[in-house]
Amino acid sequence: MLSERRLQVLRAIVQDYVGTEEPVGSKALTERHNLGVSPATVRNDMAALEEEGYIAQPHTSAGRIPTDKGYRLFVDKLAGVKPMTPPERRAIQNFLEGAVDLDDVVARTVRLLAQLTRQVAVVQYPSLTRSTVRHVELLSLAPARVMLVLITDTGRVEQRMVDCPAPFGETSLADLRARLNSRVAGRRFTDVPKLVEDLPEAFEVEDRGTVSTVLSTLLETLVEENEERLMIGGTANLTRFAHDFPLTIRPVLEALEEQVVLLKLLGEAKDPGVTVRIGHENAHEGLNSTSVVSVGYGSGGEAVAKLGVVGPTRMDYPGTMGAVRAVARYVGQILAES
Amino acid sequence: MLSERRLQVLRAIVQDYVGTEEPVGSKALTERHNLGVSPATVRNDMAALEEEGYIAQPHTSAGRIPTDKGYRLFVDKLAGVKPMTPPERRAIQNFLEGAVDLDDVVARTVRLLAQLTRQVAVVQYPSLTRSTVRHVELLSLAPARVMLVLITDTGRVEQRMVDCPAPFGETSLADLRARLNSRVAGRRFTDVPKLVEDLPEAFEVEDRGTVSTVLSTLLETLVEENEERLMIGGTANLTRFAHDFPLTIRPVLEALEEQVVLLKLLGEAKDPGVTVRIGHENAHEGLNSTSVVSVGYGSGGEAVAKLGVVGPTRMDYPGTMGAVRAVARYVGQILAES
DNA sequence: GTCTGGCACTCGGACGCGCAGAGTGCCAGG
DNA sequence: CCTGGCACTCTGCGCGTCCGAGTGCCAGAC
Repeated sequence: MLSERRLQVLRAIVQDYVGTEEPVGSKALTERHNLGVSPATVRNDMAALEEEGYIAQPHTSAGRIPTDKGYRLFVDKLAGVKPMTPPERRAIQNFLEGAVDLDDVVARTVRLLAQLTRQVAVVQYPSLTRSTVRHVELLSLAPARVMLVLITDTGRVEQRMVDCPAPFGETSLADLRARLNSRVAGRRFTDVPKLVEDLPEAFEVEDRGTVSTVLSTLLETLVEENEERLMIGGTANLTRFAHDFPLTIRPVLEALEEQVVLLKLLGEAKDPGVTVRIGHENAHEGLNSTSVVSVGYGSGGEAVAKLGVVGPTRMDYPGTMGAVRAVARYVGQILAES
Repeated sequence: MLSERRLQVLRAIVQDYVGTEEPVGSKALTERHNLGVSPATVRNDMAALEEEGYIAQPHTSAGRIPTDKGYRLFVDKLAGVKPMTPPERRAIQNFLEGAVDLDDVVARTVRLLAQLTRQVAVVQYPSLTRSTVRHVELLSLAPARVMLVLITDTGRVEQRMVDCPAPFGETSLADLRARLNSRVAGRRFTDVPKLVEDLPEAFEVEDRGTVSTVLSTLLETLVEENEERLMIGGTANLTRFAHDFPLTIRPVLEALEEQVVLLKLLGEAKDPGVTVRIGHENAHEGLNSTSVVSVGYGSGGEAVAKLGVVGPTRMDYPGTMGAVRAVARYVGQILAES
């Protein structure tokens, strides 16, 4: 459709605009990139690109800026992912290795991503759905009160209080604890419900009510905790481009506080690799002038959660994608080790 | 020192400036407040107030705005705390009562504070130092690997992995668990160290190394977790006054991301009641044009953590103080109930 | 003494104007 | 199909002007 040269022109426009943050004209283009043609020719190409909706002019007789569609083409066809340099990789690894627990891993990841990309970083806590159970512990706090503690293979701990319908003896409790663990330890969360459904039958009638209560609390925990948590950082980077988006920064900050919105945002990206959502491709209105670069990460080969950055549509896509991908890879390693 | 009327003039200036966000002149003052004197007289008073450093002019022949010193006097002497209205109180209570666990209480508190004050809200998680131990649990994950789980009276759960110097049997583990709990359950964190110091002596020689390791991990957890966590929200409110602070919003956002800074900020306020730190009274440079209103809250009579808001020095102090105080009170109630 | 009205003065912000520069679209010619 | 040239159109900037709000000060009134 578009000739090779026109694609090159588009690429040059995107690169220059990202660099200078100013609309770019035909003359500047021929000077900074050796396209081998004159400004007039480039003007014709630009007119064609504008016709197709890849670029636009803020006003007559100004340079052109890429549209969302232009960025999309750039990301899909014109630019690769810029890999991190070895020193950068080493720095990432070193920084993440200092983490002491899961919270710390997530916190460090956020800081790292924000620093590397100079944008707002978002990291989702490893999801429970795809995790496995390491251990379930039951503690008797009072005759009819049990505390349920769930420990996952990613190091996450969840606890719930259970009020039992009837007093529950220590021996029954120990019995339940043992049976429960032998069935679910090492298993995936999604498999737990059917693994425990017949468990009450193994107990005396008077204990069955309590056992059922404990089990349903456990199942609730699995579901509830899928309202997954996340951590964000680097919001100060928003001010870097606030000078021309003074009105836009507010809705972005608001969107970032709505965890639900962010989770949906990350969740939408089904691609196994790095996903980029540009401008209006983001469902949420406040994020219509931002792009989201996200990727899944996980302790094994499988993704257990997502992380990414939010920035202006005018961002360095290759570099950002490289940073996001690299960080995800190393976080995965760290999680696998611990 | 300052005559009664001059204080009234200062009060009027602060109120008007907070309302209009514009420097206030003598004429406007006499019109909006019935001071019973003419603008000329007010001008003399303003000159005196400026002489004393309570107000300043942005430039010659503009109205006056309060200085930090002026706000200080206003807060200390001229304004009370504006109590919440009964409907507001009910709304606060209802909103907080829906919380399902500690994280949720803190999250809701942040949202609530941000909404009520229309400013940035900061809530510190209940501190462990003043909490008591509800239960300590030990789980054997491998022959020489133990998981330590600590449960506090505020519902917080901390876990640590312990690598033992020697294999540790289930019976020894149960023994340690029982002894440990009988000594520390219900006790304050600060008392734990001396309560367990002679515990290794009760065990066989070959287990003493492991017992010591477990205990020192427990003590570490107490100390480490005093690097307390906090949650912030309502940063979008910063943009409300960004139009005249476009350069100031960035350092504020940066400061808000530095949890250490915030913790120090909250920690400095020793006053048992609501504490207000105005402008340059805040040690951190990025917060020199903001005020911090904070107060301790706790489940009993005693404060276990702090919460507060960060906003422009030009804020509604009585209203903000009232909201902060009310929220702290109700959070305390909620924590006491759970 | 203290307050008041009057008056001259000083700024900052808004408005209008003109200019320069960058960039465009189009056209005729290679 | 590319190129150089040309007329056109914007925006941004600098400058001068004007207006109004607000001040400080002073002489007179209570």
